[in-house]
Amino acid sequence: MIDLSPVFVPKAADVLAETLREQILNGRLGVGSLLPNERELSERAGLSRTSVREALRILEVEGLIATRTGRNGGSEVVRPTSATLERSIGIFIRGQNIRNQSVLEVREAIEPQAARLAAMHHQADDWAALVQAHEKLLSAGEDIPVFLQANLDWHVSVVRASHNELLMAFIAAISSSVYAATDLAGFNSSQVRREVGVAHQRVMDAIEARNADSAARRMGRHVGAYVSSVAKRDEVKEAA
Amino acid sequence: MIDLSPVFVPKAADVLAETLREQILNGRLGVGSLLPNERELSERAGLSRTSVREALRILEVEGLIATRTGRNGGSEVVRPTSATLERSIGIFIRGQNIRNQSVLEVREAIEPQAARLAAMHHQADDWAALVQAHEKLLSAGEDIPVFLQANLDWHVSVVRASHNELLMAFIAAISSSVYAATDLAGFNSSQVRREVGVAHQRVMDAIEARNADSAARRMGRHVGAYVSSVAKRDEVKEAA
DNA sequence: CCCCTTATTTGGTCCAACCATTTGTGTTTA
DNA sequence: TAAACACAAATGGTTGGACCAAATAAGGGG
Repeated sequence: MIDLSPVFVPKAADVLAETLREQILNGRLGVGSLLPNERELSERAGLSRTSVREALRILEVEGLIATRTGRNGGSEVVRPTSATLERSIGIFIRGQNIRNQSVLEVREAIEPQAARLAAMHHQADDWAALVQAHEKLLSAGEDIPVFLQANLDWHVSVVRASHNELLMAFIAAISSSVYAATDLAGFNSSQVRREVGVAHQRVMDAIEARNADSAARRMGRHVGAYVSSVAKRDEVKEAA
Repeated sequence: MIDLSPVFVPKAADVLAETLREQILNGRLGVGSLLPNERELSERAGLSRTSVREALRILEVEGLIATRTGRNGGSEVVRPTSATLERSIGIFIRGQNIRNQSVLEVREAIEPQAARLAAMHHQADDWAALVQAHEKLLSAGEDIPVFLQANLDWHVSVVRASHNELLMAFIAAISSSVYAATDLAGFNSSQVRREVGVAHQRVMDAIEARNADSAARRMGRHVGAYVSSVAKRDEVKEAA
């Protein structure tokens, strides 16, 4: 008996999608270019319009094309955005029932590195965004939602200042999951909120001084403190 | 004039896909359950079979269902795997022309955290896998491909030992990109290969001793050394 | 010149038929 | 009786053609 693992039988749409995908990722079909309309694609590929449409739908889900109806409509090649990635990661997290603790551990890995890179690479406008988010957070007072939004903005600003698109996408993707699971009660104490402000200030000092190691260390402590406080609360909750 | 941003008009297939997706992620449709066949779905949803099929194709791309033909075939609910995520991340990296440096920076963020968690959570079988990969690497001799494979296995084993599924998926996703860009020439020197072995040993000692901080620090130095050596080589290459 | 109507182009949807694959089932045969 | 075979049934895969809906260009009237 010959060794033969179960063959994958690609469907017509899969093959066409693969062809188009490769040309898009190769740059043969640049961002902004219009694919031929469905009827022409159908003719050129020797497939029914139905199959062509399935292929286009695949590429659309993958974030490689965007389709508009109407005259001058059609399928335009677009750059996959972090929103697409966010979707996939969200589905993965929900589908695999990833524990919130695991998501926080990833955050604990990413944010210090982001702070390090921000210290190394931040530009004037990055710094301005950071300062703005910081001031909003400080002036939030008792308004918890505003505080939380400013907090999120600040963290995102740090990652953005790192100028690392992949880190940015990862944080964007998991921050919605993190936000969905954020226990607002944890920030009810003004003492806690003040501590957050102080920690942010320390991180910003290091970033401004372009001290990469210090920025990473301080951010690590800040995020770590949050994660362990969440872990502690969860333990209490489980015990109850 | 009222303020009205361009409305998103969902297509029939989008709506159906959304409905099914939500039921799958909610757990109403558990992993392993079979969806009704296409003709029945078509009837129940009041849509044509074409639209139903588009919806199913969307879910398939998202990794939520798997479809088989033939009698007793149909669409089965499956758990989204890291392979699906790997696909998305790969498309994102290629589509956005993410620099290799950025990918390495993400690795630099993730692996120390993985080592930390591995020190905290590793089990007997995790340790065995680590030891096996390590021994394979040490005995690779002059066989560079074997060395590289063992190296990759070792790093994956560390992440696996962290028992963090999201970290695992991220590493799996970016390691194929990293591997595709690995400059094999960098490992031609037996000196370099010996150093890698020593670094791995040091990380493993920390993991075995369940010293989380030390494991993270040592892994950080190991990955950091690699990243900066790559950066240096790229500089040279650019200057040339 | 501006606005309204109309025609055209393009994707969206539907239907009905048929093909391909897999598997259950019954029949034949060694 | 048991294995091999042939056929039937169920299910997704594919096709062609028709028509609907939306966007926009083109033309015509004020």
